[in-house]
Amino acid sequence: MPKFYITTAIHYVNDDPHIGHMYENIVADVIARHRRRMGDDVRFLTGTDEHGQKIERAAAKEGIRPIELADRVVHTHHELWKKLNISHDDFIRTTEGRHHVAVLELIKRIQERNPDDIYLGEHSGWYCQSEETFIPENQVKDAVDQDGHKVEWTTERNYFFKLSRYTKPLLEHYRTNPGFVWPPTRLNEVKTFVEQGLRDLSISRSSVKWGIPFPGNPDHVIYVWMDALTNYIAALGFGSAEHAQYDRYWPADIHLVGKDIVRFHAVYWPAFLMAAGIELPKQVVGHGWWLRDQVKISKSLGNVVRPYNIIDDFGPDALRYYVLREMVFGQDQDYSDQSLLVRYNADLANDLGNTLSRAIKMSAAYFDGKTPPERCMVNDLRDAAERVVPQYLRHMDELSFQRALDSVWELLNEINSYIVTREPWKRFKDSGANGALSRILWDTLEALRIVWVMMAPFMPASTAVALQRLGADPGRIGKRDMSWGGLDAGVAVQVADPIFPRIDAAQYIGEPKMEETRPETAAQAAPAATPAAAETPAQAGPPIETTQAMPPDVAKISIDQFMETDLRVAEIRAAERVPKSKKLIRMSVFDGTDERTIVAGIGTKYAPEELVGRKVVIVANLQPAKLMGIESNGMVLAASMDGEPSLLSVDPGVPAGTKVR
RNA sequence: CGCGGGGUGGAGCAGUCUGGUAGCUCGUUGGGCUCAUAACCCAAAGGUCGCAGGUUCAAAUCCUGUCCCCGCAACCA
Repeated sequence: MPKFYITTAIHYVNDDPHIGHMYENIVADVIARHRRRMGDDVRFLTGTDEHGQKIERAAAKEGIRPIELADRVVHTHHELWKKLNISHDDFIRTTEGRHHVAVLELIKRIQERNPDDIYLGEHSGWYCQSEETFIPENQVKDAVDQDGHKVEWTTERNYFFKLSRYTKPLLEHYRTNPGFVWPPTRLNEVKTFVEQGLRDLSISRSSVKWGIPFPGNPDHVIYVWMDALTNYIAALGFGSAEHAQYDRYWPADIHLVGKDIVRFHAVYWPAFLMAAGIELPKQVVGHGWWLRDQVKISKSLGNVVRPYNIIDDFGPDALRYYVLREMVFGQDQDYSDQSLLVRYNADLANDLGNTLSRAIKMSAAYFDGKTPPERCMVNDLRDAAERVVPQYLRHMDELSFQRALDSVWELLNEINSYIVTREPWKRFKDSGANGALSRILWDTLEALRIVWVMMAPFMPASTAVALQRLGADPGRIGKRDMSWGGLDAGVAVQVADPIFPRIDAAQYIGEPKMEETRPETAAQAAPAATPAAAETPAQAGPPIETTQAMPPDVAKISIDQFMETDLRVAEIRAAERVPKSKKLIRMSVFDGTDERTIVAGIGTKYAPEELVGRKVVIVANLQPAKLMGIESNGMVLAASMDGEPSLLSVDPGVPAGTKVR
């Protein structure tokens, strides 16, 4: 029996799971379920990344230990995966003993095999906080790297991995294994990145405590990638006495990750493994991101997005279906309630669910609550099924889920068409439950059975129900169950309420629920959180709602506190747009004594020309800040209406420098 | 020249790698059916595939140039 090992990225525990995490795990689950029923010996791993400074800080803020914070967030992950029917075989946390063992073993093997590959060094360079890595000099400009992240010139004394040594071997690997990264465009990106030359990678930190102590130097903890990536082998027992699973399942067949961290999986990880003399994973698959409604979110428009209610409102299968049907795998996709509802009603309620209902009700009504007594082995539906199933399987193999589902719907449409053309209701009226009617309805049910077998990886729960109702065995969803003839004649069917009751779109969208007062939350649904992606300030635990919780009542301040703010009238002497910025305007203002530079984000509303000569109110004693590299000394006050600024102005007669209070 | 994605019938999207009748879903219009979740079936209307050049017997697809959108990042100090 062939083995199949699939992993998701481990999710960083600074946040509860969002639609990006969900998507990744759903996709992995669909693949895993499909491989299982095709006969593979599947191992499906997901988990959490729990180390690092952000967790350390977030926990400290709450006055709890990092592990307590992690425990809490991990709990919500477990809950969600359970709700979504994610069928992972294992869940690894980087704080577990088995993970530590594996990380240490990996380092040990590298040290034994390539003693020079890990060295203690002092390193100065452009360090990118959010990427947690040094950035090659040729990629840094104005203290900003290619991805626009801020970088700082930093000197550090810590352990390094000689990544630079693996430039050629990696390129060679990409050349001989063009399928190593999917989709191909991502491979190109990775290649380009490597071709620019690789810098050695810092793999330890002395400033952080929350991590795995570096072997032989407990002042350091192992940092990020050397730690996190190892989870994929740690979960299999790598480095422990019980390594049977490692022997069985490694190398991984698919590392499923967000497109943003493909690079780390396709560069760092294989380099580590090469250094340690371990076989490389077969494929890194990068999926796209879910974006937010392109339409502006607004209560009055009634288009509030509520991904977290979907499961409750529609059931897990509807969400699973939606994300796989709507997204071209590998690309970005916009999420919206509208499209979800359309999909739900048009595809699930009207087609998939309704067809099941009508077929079962007829069969039950005409044949005494059972599947028809006479089967039929030569007919149009069988032809259709035999045309569609191979297509479907091919698409599944190519990870083209959207097309695979299209194929299923092709058969579904054939079924509806078949029913209408044969008019079973008329036949029953005319000549009763005869052999012809039996065959027609049996065909219909049998084709539906195959439809549902194809749906099994996508909608495991609904498939079980549907097969049951059809009088088929819910457990029989394997490859051979996709061939014609699997449904017994004369077995009981179940007439029941619709699997996917229609939902009134206007009503659903028009009636936001209480817990939906978290307008922007889902907006952050983009990438799966992983070490690299975890850039948002760590928010401790409670659900995502807290991120967006209503602002607390602004605390009252004393008059003295207010007086600390030096507000003055100032005259704008010159103004110009900051090149390449969207809304920044750089102004030279006269505050009564000096001219100073102030940069303000008012360019969407005001043209520089109309600003010159205006008297405005400024905060004069604000700490300087750099905006797009320009130092801004102060702040121009403006009312803000949905981001549209409206400058505060005073009567023209008021001289610059006048105090405002 | 920051990184990336995209411009295809009214809307949302496939198709572009591997040139050869432009496809899907929703919507619209007309008809059919009444078993089914006001669901289903059939048919029709609707596109110079952003623009301009080029390669080719043939271009949505390849090449060059160009315009425009969006996301990320850098900015509402």
